[in-house]
Amino acid sequence: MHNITTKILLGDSREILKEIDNNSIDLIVTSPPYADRRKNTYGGISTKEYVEWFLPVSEQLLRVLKPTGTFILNIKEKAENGERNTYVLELILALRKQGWLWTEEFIWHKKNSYPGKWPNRFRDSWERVLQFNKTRNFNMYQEAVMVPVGDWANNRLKNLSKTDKIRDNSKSGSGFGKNISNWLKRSMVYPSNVLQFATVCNNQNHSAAFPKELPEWFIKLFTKVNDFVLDPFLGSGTTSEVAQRMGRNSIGIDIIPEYVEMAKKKIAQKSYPYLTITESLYEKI
Amino acid sequence: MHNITTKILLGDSREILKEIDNNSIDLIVTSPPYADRRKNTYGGISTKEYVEWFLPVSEQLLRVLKPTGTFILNIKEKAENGERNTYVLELILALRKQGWLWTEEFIWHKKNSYPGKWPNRFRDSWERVLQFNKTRNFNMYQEAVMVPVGDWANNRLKNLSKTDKIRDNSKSGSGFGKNISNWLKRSMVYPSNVLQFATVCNNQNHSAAFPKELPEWFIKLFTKVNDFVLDPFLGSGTTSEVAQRMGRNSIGIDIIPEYVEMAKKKIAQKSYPYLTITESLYEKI
DNA sequence: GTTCCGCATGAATCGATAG
DNA sequence: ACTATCGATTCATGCGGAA
Repeated sequence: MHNITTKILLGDSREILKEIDNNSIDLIVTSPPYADRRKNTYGGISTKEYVEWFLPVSEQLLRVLKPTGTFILNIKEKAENGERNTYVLELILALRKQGWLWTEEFIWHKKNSYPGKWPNRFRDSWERVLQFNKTRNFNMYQEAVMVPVGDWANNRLKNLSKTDKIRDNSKSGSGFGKNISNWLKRSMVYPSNVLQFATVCNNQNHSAAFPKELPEWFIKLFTKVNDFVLDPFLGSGTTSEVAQRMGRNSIGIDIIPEYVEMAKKKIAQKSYPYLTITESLYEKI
Repeated sequence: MHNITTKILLGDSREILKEIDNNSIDLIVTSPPYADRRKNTYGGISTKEYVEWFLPVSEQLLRVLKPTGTFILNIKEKAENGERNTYVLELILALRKQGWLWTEEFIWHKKNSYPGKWPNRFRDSWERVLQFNKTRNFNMYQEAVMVPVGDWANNRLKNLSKTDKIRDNSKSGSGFGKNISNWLKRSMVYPSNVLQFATVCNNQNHSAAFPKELPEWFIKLFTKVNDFVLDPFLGSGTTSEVAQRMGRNSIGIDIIPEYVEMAKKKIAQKSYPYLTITESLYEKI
């Protein structure tokens, strides 16, 4: 039986984060209000002031994160007057200057994204999921997110050519050799950096920034049971709910009282801890 | 019978491009040598000097492109010493400063990339396909890349409810509404900005940058028959080959004699022009 | 119980028109 | 000329009630 805590705090992250100890968090996973979005609730930070607004928060995040920890940031720029805004690019550059390592950019491909087509553009059906780290020696539990081998194996591995069966160093000089036949015996393979989750379509509940699968995937990948997860822009509480269910300690912060109430209700309902099907599957491996 | 030309030129794009007329190209689609890649062939431009190296080329591209034309740039930063390099982000900002509009970022999802991983990252299975324009009034032939509607339509549209027949505004106050009955006769719908093309097999002795489907898709979307396509980093000649097959005039430039020879052979083999199945379908619309 | 089917909903953007 | 408001456009998903 795990003994975890799930804290939900009301207030401005720039202040509340100061109460958290140095080097105490294993994973930060969050989706802050995007520039000029969520005007009704968060007031809508303009693209011009966005980086300036975000840096004091990320400064605290850098302090509270363990050297082995990871910061996952889900964000997207908007298109306006025919152009994509560059504030997210500028944010990445500013975060590096602040001391973060920009380790990876995952793509969240939203299969059921908002409809809409315009004379000069199609639907924007993806978002950036940026990974930042404090050091190069961060914890990563890759086995935890392995996926069943799919069509790739069925089609590709049926007929292995001679060159496929020996170690086949690519001629193009990538230096990455593959030994295809090793994959034959496996039923699970590692995923790539393109993630396909559906967006949340809440008919009754309040809308959430990201689907449960998103924090779940990163919590699996970057933490173990009893680790500490932080979401400084909790919203309706998805991260806290998932962390609790997965037996991780967590702290969630939001500035909107209604959201904090909603999040508290969510975590109170659950008889923690129990693990998801995929999680328990992993534990058996 | 179309009467198109397909030019393959040997030399440095920074020089050769000067021979092309102002405002004469409808589409530039290219995959330049990535920083520190293809060292054996292109000499490997370092990440530090990449932007500086690229800007004289893009200055010429800006000159030769028609005001209604589009510049498609397939590029991806590499991971270096555990970090993603920021030179592509800096290039986007520099191109805007040069006068380009950053219109869109498509994601090329390489679904069939080999499984593989490193201790601290997974397989990188996507690339950026950046769209730049000279003006906001560029040509876009969206019907040319429509895709079949999803299965849901069969069930969904069988019986229309009362709200389906009228405009139904979203409750969230976003102003977003829908009128389902508009979709009744729809068999084809518009795609999103996430593209899924297979990767090319590198079993030839050159580093093929992108599969035929990539230039084909953008040539369909941004040009008509008899328009002018340009690839200033032609490589093995994929863009020229596809443009010729689709009845577009084209100019391809590369600095490597072997590549130019290879490209010339490719375009000589073809009895031009003939159109792809999808292309001829579009022409009937 | 299990499958089927109706239905509500969502981090949107552009062009035209009005102030 | 510049800003504000309004109308048009569009798909996939999960829930819950019906069959």
